Amino acid sequence: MKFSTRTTYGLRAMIRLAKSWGQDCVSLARIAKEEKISQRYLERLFAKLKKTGLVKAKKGASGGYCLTKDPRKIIVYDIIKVLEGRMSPFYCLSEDGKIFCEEKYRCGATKVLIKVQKAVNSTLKGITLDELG
Amino acid sequence: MKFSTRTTYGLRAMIRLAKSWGQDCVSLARIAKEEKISQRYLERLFAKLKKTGLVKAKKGASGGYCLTKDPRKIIVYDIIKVLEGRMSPFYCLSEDGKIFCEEKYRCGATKVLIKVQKAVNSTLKGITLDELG
DNA sequence: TTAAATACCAACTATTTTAGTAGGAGTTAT
DNA sequence: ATAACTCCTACTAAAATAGTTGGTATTTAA
Repeated sequence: MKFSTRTTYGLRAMIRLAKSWGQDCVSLARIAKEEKISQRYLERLFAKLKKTGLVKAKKGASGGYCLTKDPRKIIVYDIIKVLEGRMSPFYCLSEDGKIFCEEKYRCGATKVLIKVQKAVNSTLKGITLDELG
Repeated sequence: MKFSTRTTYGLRAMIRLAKSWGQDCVSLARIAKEEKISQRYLERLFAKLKKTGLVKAKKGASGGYCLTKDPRKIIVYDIIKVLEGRMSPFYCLSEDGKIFCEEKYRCGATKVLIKVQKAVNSTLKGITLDELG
Protein backbone atom coordinates (compact mmCIF):
# COMPACT_ATOMS: atom_id res chain seq x y z
CA MET A 1 0.00 0.00 0.00
CA LYS A 2 1.59 3.17 -1.11
CA PHE A 3 1.27 6.49 -2.85
CA SER A 4 2.86 6.90 -6.26
CA THR A 5 5.73 9.30 -6.92
CA ARG A 6 3.22 11.44 -8.79
CA THR A 7 1.71 12.31 -5.44
CA THR A 8 4.96 13.26 -3.83
CA TYR A 9 6.23 15.18 -6.84
CA GLY A 10 2.93 16.97 -7.27
CA LEU A 11 2.67 17.83 -3.60
CA ARG A 12 6.18 19.20 -3.54
CA ALA A 13 5.49 21.32 -6.57
CA MET A 14 2.29 22.63 -5.03
CA ILE A 15 4.13 23.45 -1.82
CA ARG A 16 6.59 25.41 -3.94
CA LEU A 17 3.75 27.36 -5.53
CA ALA A 18 2.32 28.06 -2.10
CA LYS A 19 5.62 29.64 -1.16
CA SER A 20 5.16 32.14 -4.00
CA TRP A 21 1.48 32.77 -3.33
CA GLY A 22 0.61 36.38 -4.05
CA GLN A 23 3.71 36.85 -6.18
CA ASP A 24 4.55 35.97 -9.79
CA CYS A 25 3.97 32.64 -11.49
CA VAL A 26 6.66 30.01 -11.11
CA SER A 27 7.82 28.12 -14.19
CA LEU A 28 8.01 24.37 -14.26
CA ALA A 29 11.61 24.63 -15.37
CA ARG A 30 12.37 26.34 -12.11
CA ILE A 31 10.40 23.94 -9.96
CA ALA A 32 11.95 20.99 -11.76
CA LYS A 33 15.40 22.33 -11.11
CA GLU A 34 14.78 23.25 -7.48
CA GLU A 35 13.01 20.04 -6.62
CA LYS A 36 15.07 17.80 -8.89
CA ILE A 37 12.08 16.40 -10.70
CA SER A 38 11.85 15.74 -14.44
CA GLN A 39 10.33 18.82 -16.04
CA ARG A 40 8.55 16.80 -18.69
CA TYR A 41 6.95 14.64 -16.03
CA LEU A 42 5.85 17.69 -14.08
CA GLU A 43 4.24 19.07 -17.20
CA ARG A 44 1.93 16.12 -17.32
CA LEU A 45 1.05 16.34 -13.66
CA PHE A 46 0.27 20.04 -13.98
CA ALA A 47 -2.03 19.41 -16.93
CA LYS A 48 -4.22 17.51 -14.49
CA LEU A 49 -3.90 20.03 -11.71
CA LYS A 50 -4.87 22.80 -14.10
CA LYS A 51 -7.84 20.91 -15.45
CA THR A 52 -9.29 20.59 -11.98
CA GLY A 53 -8.74 24.26 -11.28
CA LEU A 54 -6.16 23.96 -8.53
CA VAL A 55 -3.62 25.99 -10.47
CA LYS A 56 -3.70 28.41 -13.35
CA ALA A 57 -1.13 28.87 -16.12
CA LYS A 58 0.46 31.86 -17.73
CA LYS A 59 1.96 31.17 -21.13
CA GLY A 60 5.03 32.65 -22.73
CA ALA A 61 8.30 33.92 -21.43
CA SER A 62 8.29 34.68 -17.69
CA GLY A 63 5.11 32.64 -17.48
CA GLY A 64 4.48 29.61 -15.31
CA TYR A 65 1.92 28.35 -12.87
CA CYS A 66 0.36 29.72 -9.73
CA LEU A 67 -2.30 28.67 -7.28
CA THR A 68 -5.88 29.75 -7.90
CA LYS A 69 -6.54 30.40 -4.24
CA ASP A 70 -4.95 30.98 -0.88
CA PRO A 71 -2.94 27.91 0.20
CA ARG A 72 -4.73 28.11 3.54
CA LYS A 73 -7.88 27.20 1.67
CA ILE A 74 -6.43 24.37 -0.40
CA ILE A 75 -7.15 20.96 1.05
CA VAL A 76 -4.44 18.36 0.60
CA TYR A 77 -7.07 15.72 -0.06
CA ASP A 78 -8.14 17.54 -3.22
CA ILE A 79 -4.58 17.69 -4.53
CA ILE A 80 -3.83 14.06 -3.88
CA LYS A 81 -7.12 12.93 -5.33
CA VAL A 82 -6.18 14.55 -8.63
CA LEU A 83 -2.64 13.22 -8.63
CA GLU A 84 -3.35 9.75 -7.40
CA GLY A 85 -6.38 9.32 -9.58
CA ARG A 86 -8.16 7.03 -7.18
CA MET A 87 -8.60 7.41 -3.46
CA SER A 88 -10.25 4.09 -2.84
CA PRO A 89 -8.13 1.45 -1.15
CA PHE A 90 -9.67 -1.24 -3.28
CA TYR A 91 -11.73 -1.84 -6.38
CA CYS A 92 -14.91 -2.82 -4.63
CA LEU A 93 -15.09 0.56 -2.91
CA SER A 94 -15.92 3.87 -4.51
CA GLU A 95 -14.36 7.07 -3.30
CA ASP A 96 -17.26 7.89 -1.03
CA GLY A 97 -17.15 4.45 0.53
CA LYS A 98 -19.92 2.68 -1.38
CA ILE A 99 -19.52 -1.03 -1.91
CA PHE A 100 -19.56 -2.42 -5.43
CA CYS A 101 -18.79 -6.07 -4.97
CA GLU A 102 -21.66 -8.54 -5.13
CA GLU A 103 -20.25 -10.71 -2.42
CA LYS A 104 -20.38 -8.04 0.22
CA TYR A 105 -22.47 -10.17 2.55
CA ARG A 106 -19.57 -12.53 3.07
CA CYS A 107 -16.53 -10.35 2.52
CA GLY A 108 -15.25 -9.21 5.89
CA ALA A 109 -12.29 -7.68 4.12
CA THR A 110 -14.41 -4.76 2.96
CA LYS A 111 -15.03 -3.85 6.59
CA VAL A 112 -11.32 -3.29 6.95
CA LEU A 113 -11.00 -1.37 3.72
CA ILE A 114 -13.88 0.93 4.62
CA LYS A 115 -12.26 1.81 7.93
CA VAL A 116 -8.92 2.46 6.30
CA GLN A 117 -10.48 4.60 3.64
CA LYS A 118 -12.27 6.71 6.23
CA ALA A 119 -9.13 7.15 8.26
CA VAL A 120 -7.06 8.19 5.27
CA ASN A 121 -9.65 10.53 3.85
CA SER A 122 -10.37 12.31 7.09
CA THR A 123 -6.65 12.71 7.66
CA LEU A 124 -6.07 14.21 4.23
CA LYS A 125 -9.13 16.43 4.48
CA GLY A 126 -7.77 17.88 7.68
CA ILE A 127 -4.54 19.20 6.15
CA THR A 128 -4.24 22.41 4.17
CA LEU A 129 -1.46 23.21 1.74
CA ASP A 130 -0.03 26.05 3.78
CA GLU A 131 0.68 23.70 6.68
CA LEU A 132 3.26 21.88 4.59
CA GLY A 133 5.64 24.75 3.97
CA MET B 1 -3.52 4.36 -3.43
CA LYS B 2 -4.82 0.91 -2.87
CA PHE B 3 -4.39 -2.50 -1.36
CA SER B 4 -3.53 -5.37 -3.67
CA THR B 5 -5.82 -8.33 -4.22
CA ARG B 6 -3.38 -10.34 -2.17
CA THR B 7 -4.61 -8.47 0.86
CA THR B 8 -8.25 -9.06 0.17
CA TYR B 9 -7.76 -12.70 -0.78
CA GLY B 10 -5.58 -13.34 2.20
CA LEU B 11 -7.91 -11.60 4.60
CA ARG B 12 -10.88 -13.54 3.30
CA ALA B 13 -9.01 -16.78 3.67
CA MET B 14 -7.99 -15.86 7.22
CA ILE B 15 -11.57 -14.99 8.05
CA ARG B 16 -12.55 -18.41 6.77
CA LEU B 17 -9.99 -20.03 9.06
CA ALA B 18 -11.30 -18.00 11.97
CA LYS B 19 -14.71 -19.51 11.32
CA SER B 20 -13.24 -22.96 11.91
CA TRP B 21 -11.15 -21.97 14.89
CA GLY B 22 -10.98 -24.81 17.40
CA GLN B 23 -12.01 -27.34 14.80
CA ASP B 24 -10.10 -29.22 12.07
CA CYS B 25 -7.73 -27.69 9.56
CA VAL B 26 -9.25 -26.31 6.39
CA SER B 27 -7.63 -27.15 3.06
CA LEU B 28 -6.74 -24.50 0.53
CA ALA B 29 -8.71 -26.44 -2.07
CA ARG B 30 -11.80 -25.86 0.02
CA ILE B 31 -11.10 -22.20 0.71
CA ALA B 32 -10.30 -21.60 -2.94
CA LYS B 33 -13.58 -23.16 -3.96
CA GLU B 34 -15.68 -21.39 -1.34
CA GLU B 35 -14.08 -18.02 -1.86
CA LYS B 36 -13.56 -18.37 -5.61
CA ILE B 37 -9.86 -17.66 -5.46
CA SER B 38 -7.11 -19.44 -7.42
CA GLN B 39 -5.80 -22.25 -5.23
CA ARG B 40 -2.29 -21.92 -6.61
CA TYR B 41 -2.27 -18.25 -5.75
CA LEU B 42 -3.54 -18.95 -2.25
CA GLU B 43 -0.75 -21.46 -1.78
CA ARG B 44 1.77 -18.73 -2.25
CA LEU B 45 0.03 -16.35 0.08
CA PHE B 46 -0.16 -19.00 2.76
CA ALA B 47 3.53 -19.76 2.47
CA LYS B 48 4.09 -16.21 3.74
CA LEU B 49 1.42 -16.42 6.41
CA LYS B 50 2.92 -19.65 7.67
CA LYS B 51 6.44 -18.27 7.70
CA THR B 52 5.39 -15.46 10.01
CA GLY B 53 3.57 -17.86 12.29
CA LEU B 54 0.03 -16.64 11.76
CA VAL B 55 -1.12 -20.06 10.57
CA LYS B 56 0.13 -23.58 10.83
CA ALA B 57 -0.12 -26.34 8.27
CA LYS B 58 -1.02 -29.98 8.44
CA LYS B 59 0.31 -31.95 5.51
CA GLY B 60 -1.19 -34.89 3.75
CA ALA B 61 -4.73 -36.06 3.19
CA SER B 62 -7.36 -34.27 5.30
CA GLY B 63 -4.70 -31.73 6.09
CA GLY B 64 -4.87 -28.00 5.58
CA TYR B 65 -4.26 -24.82 7.48
CA CYS B 66 -5.47 -23.44 10.75
CA LEU B 67 -4.82 -20.39 12.89
CA THR B 68 -2.10 -20.55 15.51
CA LYS B 69 -4.10 -18.57 18.04
CA ASP B 70 -7.55 -17.33 18.94
CA PRO B 71 -8.89 -14.98 16.23
CA ARG B 72 -9.75 -12.53 18.99
CA LYS B 73 -6.02 -12.17 19.53
CA ILE B 74 -5.02 -11.82 15.90
CA ILE B 75 -4.50 -8.23 14.85
CA VAL B 76 -5.52 -7.39 11.31
CA TYR B 77 -2.47 -5.14 10.97
CA ASP B 78 -0.20 -8.16 11.34
CA ILE B 79 -2.01 -10.07 8.62
CA ILE B 80 -2.01 -7.22 6.14
CA LYS B 81 1.61 -6.39 6.83
CA VAL B 82 2.58 -9.89 5.75
CA LEU B 83 0.33 -9.92 2.70
CA GLU B 84 1.00 -6.42 1.50
CA GLY B 85 4.70 -6.68 2.14
CA ARG B 86 5.11 -3.01 2.87
CA MET B 87 2.99 -0.84 5.09
CA SER B 88 4.70 2.40 4.31
CA PRO B 89 2.79 4.81 2.10
CA PHE B 90 5.98 5.83 0.38
CA TYR B 91 9.56 4.81 -0.13
CA CYS B 92 11.11 7.48 2.03
CA LEU B 93 9.27 6.18 5.08
CA SER B 94 9.96 2.99 6.95
CA GLU B 95 7.21 1.00 8.56
CA ASP B 96 7.70 2.60 11.91
CA GLY B 97 7.58 6.08 10.45
CA LYS B 98 11.26 6.85 10.13
CA ILE B 99 12.32 9.10 7.30
CA PHE B 100 14.91 7.89 4.81
CA CYS B 101 15.06 10.65 2.26
CA GLU B 102 17.94 13.08 2.40
CA GLU B 103 15.83 16.02 1.44
CA LYS B 104 13.57 15.73 4.42
CA TYR B 105 14.26 19.25 5.55
CA ARG B 106 12.46 20.61 2.53
CA CYS B 107 9.95 17.92 1.67
CA GLY B 108 6.58 18.87 3.10
CA ALA B 109 5.10 15.85 1.39
CA THR B 110 6.55 13.56 4.03
CA LYS B 111 4.48 15.35 6.65
CA VAL B 112 1.39 14.18 4.84
CA LEU B 113 2.65 10.67 4.37
CA ILE B 114 3.56 10.34 8.02
CA LYS B 115 0.08 11.36 9.09
CA VAL B 116 -1.53 8.96 6.65
CA GLN B 117 0.69 6.14 7.78
CA LYS B 118 -0.18 6.74 11.41
CA ALA B 119 -3.88 6.86 10.65
CA VAL B 120 -3.82 3.64 8.65
CA ASN B 121 -1.66 1.76 11.10
CA SER B 122 -3.66 2.71 14.15
CA THR B 123 -6.82 1.76 12.34
CA LEU B 124 -5.51 -1.64 11.37
CA LYS B 125 -4.01 -2.26 14.79
CA GLY B 126 -7.43 -1.68 16.32
CA ILE B 127 -9.16 -4.49 14.44
CA THR B 128 -8.98 -8.15 15.38
CA LEU B 129 -9.70 -11.02 13.03
CA ASP B 130 -12.78 -12.20 14.87
CA GLU B 131 -14.51 -8.88 14.26
CA LEU B 132 -14.58 -9.56 10.55
CA GLY B 133 -16.68 -12.72 10.58
C1' DT C 1 10.16 41.89 -34.95
C1' DT C 2 12.69 38.20 -33.87
C1' DA C 3 14.37 34.98 -30.47
C1' DA C 4 13.87 32.83 -26.26
C1' DA C 5 11.02 31.08 -22.83
C1' DT C 6 7.22 29.11 -21.60
C1' DA C 7 2.82 26.16 -21.53
C1' DC C 8 0.54 22.49 -23.99
C1' DC C 9 -0.49 18.07 -26.61
C1' DA C 10 -0.03 13.25 -27.93
C1' DA C 11 2.35 9.32 -28.56
C1' DC C 12 6.02 6.15 -27.29
C1' DT C 13 9.09 3.23 -24.02
C1' DA C 14 11.29 1.06 -20.11
C1' DT C 15 10.73 -0.73 -15.57
C1' DT C 16 8.31 -2.55 -11.85
C1' DT C 17 4.49 -4.64 -9.74
C1' DT C 18 0.60 -7.47 -9.77
C1' DA C 19 -1.74 -11.45 -10.43
C1' DG C 20 -1.47 -15.16 -11.56
C1' DT C 21 0.14 -20.28 -13.95
C1' DA C 22 2.92 -24.60 -14.37
C1' DG C 23 5.35 -28.57 -13.03
C1' DG C 24 6.53 -31.26 -9.83
C1' DA C 25 8.39 -33.08 -5.00
C1' DG C 26 7.38 -34.41 -0.33
C1' DT C 27 3.70 -36.07 3.40
C1' DT C 28 0.02 -38.36 5.40
C1' DA C 29 -4.70 -40.39 6.22
C1' DT C 30 -7.44 -43.93 4.51
C1' DA D 1 -1.10 -47.84 -2.85
C1' DT D 2 -3.33 -43.82 -3.75
C1' DA D 3 -5.64 -39.70 -3.29
C1' DA D 4 -5.51 -35.45 -0.94
C1' DC D 5 -2.85 -32.39 0.83
C1' DT D 6 1.25 -28.91 1.55
C1' DC D 7 5.37 -27.03 -0.34
C1' DC D 8 9.03 -25.27 -3.61
C1' DT D 9 10.78 -22.89 -7.63
C1' DA D 10 10.42 -20.98 -11.72
C1' DC D 11 7.86 -18.90 -15.47
C1' DT D 12 4.36 -15.57 -17.77
C1' DA D 13 0.77 -12.15 -18.98
C1' DA D 14 -1.22 -7.90 -17.96
C1' DA D 15 -1.37 -3.60 -15.82
C1' DA D 16 0.48 0.38 -13.62
C1' DT D 17 4.23 3.40 -12.91
C1' DA D 18 7.59 6.48 -14.19
C1' DG D 19 9.14 8.43 -17.21
C1' DT D 20 10.91 10.16 -22.50
C1' DT D 21 10.41 12.16 -27.08
C1' DG D 22 9.02 15.22 -30.57
C1' DG D 23 6.67 18.82 -31.65
C1' DT D 24 3.09 23.03 -31.51
C1' DA D 25 1.22 27.36 -29.74
C1' DT D 26 1.63 31.51 -27.20
C1' DT D 27 3.76 35.36 -25.01
C1' DT D 28 7.34 38.25 -23.34
C1' DA D 29 11.62 40.65 -23.60
C1' DA D 30 15.58 42.16 -26.32
